[in-house]
Amino acid sequence: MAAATMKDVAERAGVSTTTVSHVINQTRFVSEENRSKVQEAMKALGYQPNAIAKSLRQKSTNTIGLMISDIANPFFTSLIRGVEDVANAAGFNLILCNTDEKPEKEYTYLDVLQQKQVDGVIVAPTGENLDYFEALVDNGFPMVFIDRRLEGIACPAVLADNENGSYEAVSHLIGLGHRRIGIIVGLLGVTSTTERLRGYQKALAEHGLPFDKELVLPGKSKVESGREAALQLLALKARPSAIFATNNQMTIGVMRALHEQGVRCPDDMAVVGFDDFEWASAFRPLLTTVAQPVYDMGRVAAETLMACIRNKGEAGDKGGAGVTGKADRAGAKQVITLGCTLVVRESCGAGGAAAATAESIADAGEK
Amino acid sequence: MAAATMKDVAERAGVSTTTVSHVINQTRFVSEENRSKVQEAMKALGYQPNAIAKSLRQKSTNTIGLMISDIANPFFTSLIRGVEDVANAAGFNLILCNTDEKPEKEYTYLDVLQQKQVDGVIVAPTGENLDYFEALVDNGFPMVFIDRRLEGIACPAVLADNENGSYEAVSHLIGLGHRRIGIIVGLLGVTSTTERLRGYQKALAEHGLPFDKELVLPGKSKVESGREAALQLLALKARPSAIFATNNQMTIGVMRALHEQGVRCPDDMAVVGFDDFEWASAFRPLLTTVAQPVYDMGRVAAETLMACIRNKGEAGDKGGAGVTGKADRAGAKQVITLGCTLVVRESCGAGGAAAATAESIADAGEK
DNA sequence: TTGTAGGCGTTATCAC
DNA sequence: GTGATAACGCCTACAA
Repeated sequence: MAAATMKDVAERAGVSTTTVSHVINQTRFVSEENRSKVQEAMKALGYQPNAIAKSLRQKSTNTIGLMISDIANPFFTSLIRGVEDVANAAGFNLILCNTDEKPEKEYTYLDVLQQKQVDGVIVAPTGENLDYFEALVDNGFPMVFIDRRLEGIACPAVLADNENGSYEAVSHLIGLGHRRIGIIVGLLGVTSTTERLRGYQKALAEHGLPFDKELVLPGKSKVESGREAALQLLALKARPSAIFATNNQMTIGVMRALHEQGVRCPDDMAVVGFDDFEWASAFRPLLTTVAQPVYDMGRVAAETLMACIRNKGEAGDKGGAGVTGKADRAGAKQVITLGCTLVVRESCGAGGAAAATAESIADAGEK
Repeated sequence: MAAATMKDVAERAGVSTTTVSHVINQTRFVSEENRSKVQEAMKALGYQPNAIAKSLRQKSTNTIGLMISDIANPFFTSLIRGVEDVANAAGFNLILCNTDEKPEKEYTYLDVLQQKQVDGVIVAPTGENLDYFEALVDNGFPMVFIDRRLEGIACPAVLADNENGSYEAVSHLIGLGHRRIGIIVGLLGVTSTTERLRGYQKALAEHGLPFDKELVLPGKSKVESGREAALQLLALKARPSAIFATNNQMTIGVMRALHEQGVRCPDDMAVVGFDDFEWASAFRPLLTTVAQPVYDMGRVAAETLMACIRNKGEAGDKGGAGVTGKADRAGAKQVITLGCTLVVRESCGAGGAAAATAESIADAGEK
């Protein structure tokens, strides 16, 4: 009992497949009589339209790809949720891809997604495969970067305001009297890492504090690397009085290290983390964090992508709109930055109540 | 510059599309000369096979659907990762669907996935839509339940050993001297909830403790409902000395409630949670939890589904294997249960070192 | 108001 | 060893 096709429905209803198609898509008038006959036939046969055949014909799949490093990182979950909610509302589905920060996996997935004819892609790029991305953009393939971007690629990007978030966090620590602040940075070569480090430097400079290389430790954005980096900071002769961990995983690593070494937080060591979580407000020490607007980042990225896809469709209909094409590409350079929020809790010690929130969802801004 | 097709490649290489197809799929011998001509042409044109056309012809998309309640729940992230790793290794992609525990969303997604001709589906069912699921199974559509199952539907299910995990947790508390143990249960009507409650009752019964309805609070598997339930338990005249929260979100809610009420854990109240997390070992109180083998659950579910899909393909080839069909359906009743691990930390007080781990990944067992 | 027929890009069946 | 050619299930001119 192979699945019923439009032909089956047409036969049973005594009309042509054309009519059936028009009933389904409401794309031209069909007499009341025929329409109900078709609907009955569909019900009787349990007819489900074949989206694959439709896609082949229409050259659009109503499916988008989402490429992130690792879904197991809680940072991405709300983000994905934001993407999915918007996509779903627009009738699109999501194909999920984990790159694990590996350029080869990224490359392969890009290939697969192309072959599966997805209508567009949202990517947190690894930093490599520049040529591939460039080629896609040049071909007018709808794509949006998220969380990070690739320098020199004219493609919309939805980012957190990493520099400012970092700046606020460090300024907060300085305001509490900290003078030696260790920072554990994430994967090198990725824009978010660079920006967070820049915010740290800016805060120091603005308050006339020296930049000490000894206090900047490289992490790999993983729990264990955060732990190791924290241990190194603790081993310093001139130990810092505060640690700024620039992602959630590394923050966990830092807390483990403190725990192992019997260093109390905030009494002996202040800590600020990047990324906020539900548990941060339920367990001790209550963590001060830079909260990224993750859900919104996903939402906005998806909305942007939907817009790109729609534009492309229209451009295609209108035929040789070469100028429109260029305009699109110019507009595509947009970088949308969403503000972070410093959530002050007790892990830095001092007055946890005076919430120095820096709530400021920045408007979309061209760069 | 529309994407190059096989026809373009064939023309450029001076061969037929048949030959091109065979070169790509290595499905019959092609002379060295022609093969290299084809490969050159493909490279020159940047040819990417169109998977949609292929799918239409072959009636298989190498895509599976994954329907869970909410990707933003950290419980699911490792699970998804397990599914994706296996699927990807087998050349399959994943379409992600959030049902939010809403039967209507579940229904709609099932429709969409059918239409997109996915080769199979992994579902954490809401508990409704029984008829739909039954029809799918009867049609031989490859499907695997995960986390929960639907009674009476002959479909493989990959579950955690909820009852035993719960039993171990409660026994542990009893062993520490607790006599009144509150339990906050999750969504009603879902098998995992029932099983966890059963484990609680079993532990009480085995130790000769009374079952007091007052101590069983309904939660809705969300943070806030966990908080409210905990507040109710705290307000009881005969306050329990321990709380067992039967999922991760509700555990967070419980900790918040304790915090608000100034109740210290473990000193004034012992807590055990279901689901383990990285942060559970880094923040205070270090939480005692029942760890589910989430990654493995995803992995095994995906492997099971891949097997179903393969079987179906073979059955189809062999033609009218009516008997095989029945055998498959009988085998499909398999329930695979993976053991949970009690991770003892300090949140119950007492000797945190004596790790009463109940590590026991149960073998696949027919039910 | 409805129907006919061609084609989307592949693969599978023949035949040479 | 290789190539025509007919599907796969749907949409959409074009025709009536």
